[in-house]
Formats: sequence, C-alpha cells, structure tokens
Amino acid sequence: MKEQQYILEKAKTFNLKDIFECGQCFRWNEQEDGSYTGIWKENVVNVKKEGEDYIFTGICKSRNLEEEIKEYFDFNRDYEKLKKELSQIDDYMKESIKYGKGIRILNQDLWETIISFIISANNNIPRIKGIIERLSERYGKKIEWRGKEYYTFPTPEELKDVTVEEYRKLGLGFRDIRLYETTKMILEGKVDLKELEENSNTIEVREKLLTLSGVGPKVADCILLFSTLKRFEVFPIDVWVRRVMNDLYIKNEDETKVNKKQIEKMAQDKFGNLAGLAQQYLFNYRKFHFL
DNA sequence: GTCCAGGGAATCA
DNA sequence: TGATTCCATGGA
Repeated sequence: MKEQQYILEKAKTFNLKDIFECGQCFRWNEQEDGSYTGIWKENVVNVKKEGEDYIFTGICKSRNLEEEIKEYFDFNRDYEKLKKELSQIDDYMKESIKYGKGIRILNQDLWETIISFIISANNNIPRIKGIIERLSERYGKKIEWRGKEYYTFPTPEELKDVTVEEYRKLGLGFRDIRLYETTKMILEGKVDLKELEENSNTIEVREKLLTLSGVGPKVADCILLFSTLKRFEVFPIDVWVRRVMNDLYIKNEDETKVNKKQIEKMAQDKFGNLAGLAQQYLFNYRKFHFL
C-alpha cells in the first residue's frame, strides 16, 4: 500500500479535538505534535493542522484516500448551515456550538459502532478505548505504517470462535456475554446489517437494533447517530445529557430521577430533526466545559 | 475504602 | 410501563 496525501484547505467546520474527543469515536489518538492518528476500515491516517489547512497522510487499501476521507468525515454535509439553524434555538445552544464549532459526525462502520457502544455501557472513555484496542490487536488484521503496527477492527467472522472467557480476559467485564451473543446473532443473520443500512424507516431500524444483546435505548441511538446510518433526529440520553437537559429546562431537584420520556419530548420539541447533532454539542460542552 | 463511568437486563410492583 | 438492583473493571 502506497502512502497518499490529501489537503483540506481553510475548512470552517473542522477541528481535531472537537471531532476526535467528543466521544463519538474510540480509535483516534493524539500524537506528540498535536496531530491525530487513527484507523477505520483498512485505512490508517494521520491528520495534522498546518496553519489554516489540514494535512491527511496515510495508507488505504481500496479506492483512493481522498474519497475515503470525504466519506468518513461527512464532507457532503453543510455543517455551517446546520449550526446556524441550531444557534437560533437559544443562547445555551449558541454557546455550545461556539465551544464545539469544529465538530463533525463521522460516518463510522455500522458493525464497529454496534460493538463499540455495547462496550461503552457503564464505562469510561479511556477504558473503552483500551478494550477496543486489545480486541483489535487480538483479532483484527495487522497493518504497518511508518514503522508502527495498527490493527483493523475485527469483523464478525473474525470473532466467530471467540469465547466468553476470552472476552473476559480482555477486560470486558459483564459485557462479555453481550458481545458474544450479539456477534452470534449477526453471524446467524437474525439481524442483517445490510438490511438495516437500506431501511429508511428509523423506528424500524431502532427496533431491530434493540433486539441485540447489550443494545438498549441509549446505545441504539448512538449507533443510529454515529454510524453510517446517520440519523440526526435521534437523541441519545446519557448521564451528561440528562444533566444538561435538567439544568437548562427541566430543573428537577434530583437529576437521576428525571423521566427519560420527558427529556426525549423536550429534545424533539426544541431541536426536531437535528436533535442528534444538538445532543453532541450539548454533551461536548457540558462535559468538557463548566456550566 | 468509595465513587463513578456516553447503560442494559433481570426482577418485582 | 416504571422503579430498583446488580453487573466487572480501573482510575480518581
């Protein structure tokens, strides 16, 4: 595989930290020079900011790297327009967007997103990243680039014969059985990922995802939003989003007792079909910046 | 030692 | 339906 380069000039909606540290992805790591290196499909890429430009350097197996990058980083979507629309909702949203103005929602592989967010349940981001890395090292394919080794995310077939005990040894904890069962269901065709990608009915796709072991409402919504399914109308509710929605709008004394349906309705009323994108700004702002 | 993490599933009313 | 409880693990 030959090294390729792509240069993104004067991008308005593009910031490395905003994109890679906002909790949507787990396989991008900051380098000593401030650039980020990551892997998706069989592409290994480093992104570095040079003045106003972003330099993508890396290797890819299929097509050319530029096409892979444009697809993965969602370059066909006009985020400037969406941000403008959301900014008009209220001052807090405006502030959140100003804080995370470089966020883009990545088009991540559906299978990888399913497994990654099953692992994310009641877990923290550094540990999620560690588990996914060990899973890839153990069962993925090795790719070498510039003297370093990278590993692809294992396919369902590559996880076919992995036992629950082996997952436990990788540090998955109680999620081991969920990963095992979901992989089995997908291999057996009980849930057809290709079918899901072709189904335009979000409610049907969500129902199907919920049949997978370890996939509840929050994980299902993350899969719908952060994968190639790209449903911006869903609103994943985790502890941070519940916190911010309660602080801003609901104002319950005990935030842990706030009704999820109340949050969902509030989100749909305020953000409509952009609820998912709005959620990402709120999550990012509330978690990394103080209210 | 205690609390918490981008929750889900089982159990019980 | 809705509320509680348990679930591994590692870092603060």
